[in-house]
Amino acid sequence: MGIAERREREKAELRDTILAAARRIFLEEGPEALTMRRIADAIEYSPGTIYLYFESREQIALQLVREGFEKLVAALGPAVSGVEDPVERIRAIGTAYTEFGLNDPETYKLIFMENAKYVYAALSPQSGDAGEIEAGDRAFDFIASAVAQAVEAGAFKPVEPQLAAEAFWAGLHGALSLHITCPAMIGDIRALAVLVQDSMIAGLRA
Amino acid sequence: MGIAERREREKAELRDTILAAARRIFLEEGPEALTMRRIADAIEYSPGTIYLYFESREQIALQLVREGFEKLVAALGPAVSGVEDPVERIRAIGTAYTEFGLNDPETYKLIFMENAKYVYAALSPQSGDAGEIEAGDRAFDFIASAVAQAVEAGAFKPVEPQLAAEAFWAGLHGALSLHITCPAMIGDIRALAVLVQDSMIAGLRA
DNA sequence: GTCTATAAATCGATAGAC
DNA sequence: GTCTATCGATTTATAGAC
Repeated sequence: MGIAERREREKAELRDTILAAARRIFLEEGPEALTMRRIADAIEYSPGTIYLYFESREQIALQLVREGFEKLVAALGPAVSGVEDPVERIRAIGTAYTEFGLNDPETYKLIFMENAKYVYAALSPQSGDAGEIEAGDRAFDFIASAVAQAVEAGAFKPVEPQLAAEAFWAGLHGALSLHITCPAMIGDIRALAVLVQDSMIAGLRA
Repeated sequence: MGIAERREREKAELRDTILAAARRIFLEEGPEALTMRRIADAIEYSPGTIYLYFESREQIALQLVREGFEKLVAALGPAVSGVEDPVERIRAIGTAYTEFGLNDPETYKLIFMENAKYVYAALSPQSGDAGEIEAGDRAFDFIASAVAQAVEAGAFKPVEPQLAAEAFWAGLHGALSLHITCPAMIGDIRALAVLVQDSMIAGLRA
């Protein structure tokens, strides 16, 4: 039955080609540029053909969001491996998070700053298979578990770990997102991220 | 010469009517809903008429941004009046900032989270009369001067005041913007904002 | 599976009548 | 000063030929 499989493979290939083009268009030209016609031009197929592989433009955008969260998880994973001290883990995660946002600002924008448009639509009440949330939770767990360890080890005051993790995340996200939307507002973004994270760590020390 | 003045007044009135409708549409239905036709329907004039009062849709959006920054300044001003202790001033500003974002999330979104589209276009290199930046600077000066005072008074470590002010701002903005784009990601937004600000203050204490 | 052609809608902005 | 009418371009999505 090799023929059916080849066909499957070829079908998956065009799907991937579509996604690759969509990714490139979004990252290079922004969210508004992501139109079916634009994608069709890029892959040299007709607009109608895309509808054989994706239900709608929304589904393509959603898939890009999923990929974005996976990229973030992939960037955070190596950062924590081998770092035992919980506070140093928090620092390592923070640095990796900031570098992810600086190295790939468009992906960062896609997953954390366009939510109202793409992600949130996918989180409609009944949608049970919101894959991007799962990866989002995994990313958040990196920081949440490190904070929990810091509290348990007595390195941090007895704060609520979930809330403290949100606070770290908010601080780093604030610095990154201000830098991304309007670089002129911020001086040295890396110095800012370091100060945010170091002052918060110092403030939470036991 | 009362006739010319009445005409001026009437002309200004329709201009205000247009802006009011634009404001309502943007705040209630989001940035994409702000179209000339949509405004025209709301004020019961034809689309063409709007062009007698505004050069383009962009100019209308820009005016809304200016108003937004003015609202923020107006919300921060009363918060600091009468608070002498610099650290308490920082706290008061932070609380007022957070409450502004929670009470008027759409305005907050307009001025700090849609920058790429509206504000930043107005900040083109040569544009000298970018009125919204001036109000933006005034808002930032509230926190920047309070931090500078805290450093001078010896309440804070000798950090760079500009950078530390950016850090406070980033922390609060991060909490607010995550809450606004995706409330599900955040538990208790007020508790989060308080923890962000208190832990940063604690970390910067001399 | 892919294309052409098109429907049906919406947009910003303008021309010209009144 | 306002309107009607429209240009010209855009969009998502679909129908039907091949």
